Amino acid sequence: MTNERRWADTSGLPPAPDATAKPVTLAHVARLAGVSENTVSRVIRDKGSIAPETRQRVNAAIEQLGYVPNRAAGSLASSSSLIIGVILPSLSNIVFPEVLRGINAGLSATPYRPMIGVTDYDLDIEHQLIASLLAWQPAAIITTGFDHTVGARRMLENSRVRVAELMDIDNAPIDLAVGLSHHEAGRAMAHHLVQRGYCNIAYVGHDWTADRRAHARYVGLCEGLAETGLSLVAECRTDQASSTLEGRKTLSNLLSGGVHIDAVAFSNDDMAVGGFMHCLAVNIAVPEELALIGFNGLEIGQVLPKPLTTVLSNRFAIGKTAVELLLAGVQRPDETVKIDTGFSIVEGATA
Amino acid sequence: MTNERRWADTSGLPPAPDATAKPVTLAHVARLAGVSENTVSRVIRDKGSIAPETRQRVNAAIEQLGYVPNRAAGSLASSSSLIIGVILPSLSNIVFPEVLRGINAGLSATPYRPMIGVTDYDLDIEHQLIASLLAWQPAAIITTGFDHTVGARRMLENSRVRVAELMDIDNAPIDLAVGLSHHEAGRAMAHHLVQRGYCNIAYVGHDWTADRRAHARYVGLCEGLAETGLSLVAECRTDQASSTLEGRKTLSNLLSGGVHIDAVAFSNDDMAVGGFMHCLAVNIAVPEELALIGFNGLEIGQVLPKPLTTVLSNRFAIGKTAVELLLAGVQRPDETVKIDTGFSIVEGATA
DNA sequence: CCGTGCAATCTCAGCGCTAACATAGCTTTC
DNA sequence: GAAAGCTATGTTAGCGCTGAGATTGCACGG
Repeated sequence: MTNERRWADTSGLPPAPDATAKPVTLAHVARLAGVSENTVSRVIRDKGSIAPETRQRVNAAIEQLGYVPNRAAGSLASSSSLIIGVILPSLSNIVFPEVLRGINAGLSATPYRPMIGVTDYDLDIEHQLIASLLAWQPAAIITTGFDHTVGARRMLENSRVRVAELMDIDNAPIDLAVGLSHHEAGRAMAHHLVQRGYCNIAYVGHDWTADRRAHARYVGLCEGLAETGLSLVAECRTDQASSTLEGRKTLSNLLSGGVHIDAVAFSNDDMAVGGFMHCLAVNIAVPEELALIGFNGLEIGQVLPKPLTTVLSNRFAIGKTAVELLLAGVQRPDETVKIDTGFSIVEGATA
Repeated sequence: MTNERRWADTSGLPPAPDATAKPVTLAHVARLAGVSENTVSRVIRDKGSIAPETRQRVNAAIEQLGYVPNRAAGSLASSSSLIIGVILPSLSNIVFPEVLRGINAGLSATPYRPMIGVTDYDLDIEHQLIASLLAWQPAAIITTGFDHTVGARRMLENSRVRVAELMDIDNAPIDLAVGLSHHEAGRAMAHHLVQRGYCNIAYVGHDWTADRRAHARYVGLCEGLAETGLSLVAECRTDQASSTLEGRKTLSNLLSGGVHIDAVAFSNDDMAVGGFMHCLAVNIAVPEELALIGFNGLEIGQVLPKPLTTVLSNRFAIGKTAVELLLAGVQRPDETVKIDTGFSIVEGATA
């Protein structure tokens, strides 16, 4: 059963002859094909058994009339829609457009469409968005992380739509989680630095209240260091969201502390790139005087005069995998599933 | 009439007590409030006149039951939905997520939700997406540019949904265009370079067949130079999509031509950043030996050791403005409208 | 004191589709 | 060869909401 067959594209190129006049409905197609509406519906949805000859006649009629099914009617009748609700924390950070790109890629050969909402990292907004998306009776809701308001969690649990929680797999999902262990990623950063011979390691971070995953990496980092008998020699955290500017300022802050530091682990690449710029500005040799490691594997880090050493998170794969698994089963399975899309150290030139 | 009132949020925080049992419908609310369904509907949509006392009673019932309207039913009955179809050429290029961010910002206080599709710069895919989005009877369709297949254009014209064509205003829109004159932007680049004293100006570009706006800027650039009695001394264009890598390669190509060049105008910032990297690699002093100018004003350009001189396109504003204008009038106005969101030269350190 | 106009509400017929069941004509099975 | 089990189709009753057109009651002018 190929995608081509499953999602037979009924809205093909021959366009509706005149959409103003009277929208073409199933009834028109049925009349022209000489069958009942229901049969047309079954042909379109590829459901039940249909005589090849009938199918062909119906498809011809669809084509001839340029019929485009009314999704609202379909949704109402079946109390479920071909909508995938997608809730993202932000669109400013390139990470989430990439997840969205993955989601879109997974959806593009299907009749499902993503309907999106952006929370700005606010759980109350997420709650409202969930309510508002649920009003469309979507096939699935995709959101990020495991933090939700009590009400939001209940709405998701009670509704029988499928739910994917992306980015993270360090907790118990409602239905499906796709992402990576940020705790493990943090540990890996520690081990990478230690292996490279750095032992005066510091941390530069951004606001954790919104970004729980950054915190998980921090914890993993500390744990990884502890495993080799080390611990952070210094750390500095801004209470702002991450950005190159904050990274630059926060590193500057950290270094003014006077502690001897030979490597800095950043909460993410934006911060690390900012840190790199600070080094450039005050003439600190990277990595000879100070090594830097980021997290995410953004393009921007790889475009620096020295490519940033970082940890690649597979954002595109997270989105795509989530969609594929969600569409594989319409029913929510009995047990929750976690999918690890992994991460990998990008050996740049800064650590 | 504030937004608060207009889009009275009926899906507030008190969540549906138990979404599994039996979804709460208008009828339930109506019974509890002791009015007809239609009155509840009118309260929710703030339509027609309602006695203050009734309104209050209905709102209380809505709250008590945690009623969330079924959008599919509403769409079917009114043959129009609270969906805004958004068609973007790409999500890889940060430019379009920023437009989407603007769209989302304009929509966030309304009950409208964006439903998205990505064309990968393919007009046939755009055509299919338009058909597929039109199946939802959206309130509006937002797409980019003026290039559409004949069929797509007809579908948009015939449907009475509002249509916004973003990014460009150099052509006649179907309904509404929001963007900037890429032709003028190209001219401005020329004048900027000339004013700075450069007179051996070359062009480095990417594929025009998908990106018509890059071509418009090129034409404007040439025209701008002509106005000062100059013309391009060299040019080099890749047949690939724009990227830092292509920018780097193409500049290298250009310079191997042997022509004396003192400034290069790039088709966009991605290409320009790549060019900058080439200069760094082969030790060309920027801007002393070679000046560089890009287009878009991306963050990445501003993070370079020397901030890139470029032309800022107001992507966020384009998206936000488009949505605001679309929602201002549900009916398509008699005459088409073009909104110029303008551009501005970012005086970096590279030209 | 009756007609007129308006505010506030109700009634009712769908919107276009799908689920569930019914049916008709076959082919098996024993 | 009758019961049972297909396959291919038709019939019917909504899904939950909104639009259009009643209908009611009340304030007001003449």
